[in-house]
Amino acid sequence: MKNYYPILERCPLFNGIRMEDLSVMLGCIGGRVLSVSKGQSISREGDPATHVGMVLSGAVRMVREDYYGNRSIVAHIGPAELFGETYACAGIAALPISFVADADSQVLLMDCRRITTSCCNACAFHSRIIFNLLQLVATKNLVFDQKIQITSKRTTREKLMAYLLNEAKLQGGRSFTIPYDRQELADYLEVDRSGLSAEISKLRREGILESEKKQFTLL
Amino acid sequence: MKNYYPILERCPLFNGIRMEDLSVMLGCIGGRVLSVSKGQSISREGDPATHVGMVLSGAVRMVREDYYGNRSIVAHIGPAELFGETYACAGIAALPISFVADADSQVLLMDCRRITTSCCNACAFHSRIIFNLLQLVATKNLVFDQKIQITSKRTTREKLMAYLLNEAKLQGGRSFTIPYDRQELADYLEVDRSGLSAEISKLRREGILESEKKQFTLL
DNA sequence: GAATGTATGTTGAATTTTCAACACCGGGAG
DNA sequence: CTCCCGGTGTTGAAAATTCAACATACATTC
Repeated sequence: MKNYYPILERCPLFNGIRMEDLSVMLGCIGGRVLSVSKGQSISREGDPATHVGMVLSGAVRMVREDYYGNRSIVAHIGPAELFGETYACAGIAALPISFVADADSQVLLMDCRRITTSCCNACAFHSRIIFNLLQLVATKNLVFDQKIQITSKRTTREKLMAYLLNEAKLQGGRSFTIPYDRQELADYLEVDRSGLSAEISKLRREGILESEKKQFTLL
Repeated sequence: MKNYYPILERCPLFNGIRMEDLSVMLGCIGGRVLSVSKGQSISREGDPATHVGMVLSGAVRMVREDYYGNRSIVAHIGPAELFGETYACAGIAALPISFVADADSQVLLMDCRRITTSCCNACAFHSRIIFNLLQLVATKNLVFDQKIQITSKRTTREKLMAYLLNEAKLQGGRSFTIPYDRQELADYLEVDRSGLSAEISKLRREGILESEKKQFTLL
């Protein structure tokens, strides 16, 4: 177990937890390590959603199957990242997706109910874990909300401006750097890359902004 | 305080809490009632995001202001509904929006930190509240995720089909009823109403579905 | 320095969406 | 019954997006 500490330390779920408290705490919340080989599933659609998982080594993919049986990969979860926390915390009866090992992996499975219910000895770190979990789920919420806010605009120009104005606000100035290249920004805004490039050029010609690669200035 | 119990009882945050435990518990989590008159703000953009609010009477609106100072109403929060929980739980320094009374109102403000940190006497209902809060935030997450999943499709037809297939899956059958009229569905899918109507007709002509108002059957 | 690859910008045609306007239907009010 | 109204379907023109293809710039590699 000890050899996973460097990974556990990197996971925000354990922020503020001293490593020396980890083993006690893992017992407290029912943590157990599972080894899975590539292609094997950790949980399948329809399984009860009771566990929060964390990738210790390898990788896990989140797979969704639609009405007609078309499979698609929803997310790729790497070391120190959590999976299944939304479903477990939402208290839904059955998982709407599956988690499949993307490589030979080891994952830490924790019982969500035992995280949210204080243990009898009311350990200090326990309430910290709850706080961290809540913070993680709420932060994801903010990220989603922001994306919806932006992509619900109807035109490329509106989406782009909503994104840039928000970025300006966040970074506190008219000049700022975005973390995406053109293709990634197009993917985020759910628009066509070439159309996006064209729109940026147009805004530049109209004197609304200046830009150079990932650097933007609103005028 | 007692006269608010019927409202409190309706809020999912207090699911599984006995009413007779409420007053102890509210003390435990630092609950206090605030009366605000119409137009007065409860929290302003930039304020620390430390409180979870609940509307006891009246209504509250969530207001966002963009870079250029354009104000827009993001959400309307009615009795027994929560507000600010996402921001407080995400642990962000400052609110990105404001909460303004939409009518003369009374709201219950609770200290988020005192919810997430177990009180010294480790009361049973306290852990239930945490569980409920986590569940609320996570559920909102699922709702957002589903909406993104659907609206990230590029065409009206794809969005519509993604929505209907998901609805079919959720309701467990090819026949189901949707909770939206045409305009509302268009708003949810972020498309034009008339275009949506046209697309539904087309799918019907192509023999892909049957529909009658809010009743749909996939073939 | 030439070859290669990647990121970005540009363009025009095909497709799709939006917008405005109107027709139709059924229910409720008077 | 008739009138009115909200919800829905239809249509055609205008606007915007997507798509494919190519141009350009720059960095890397050999």
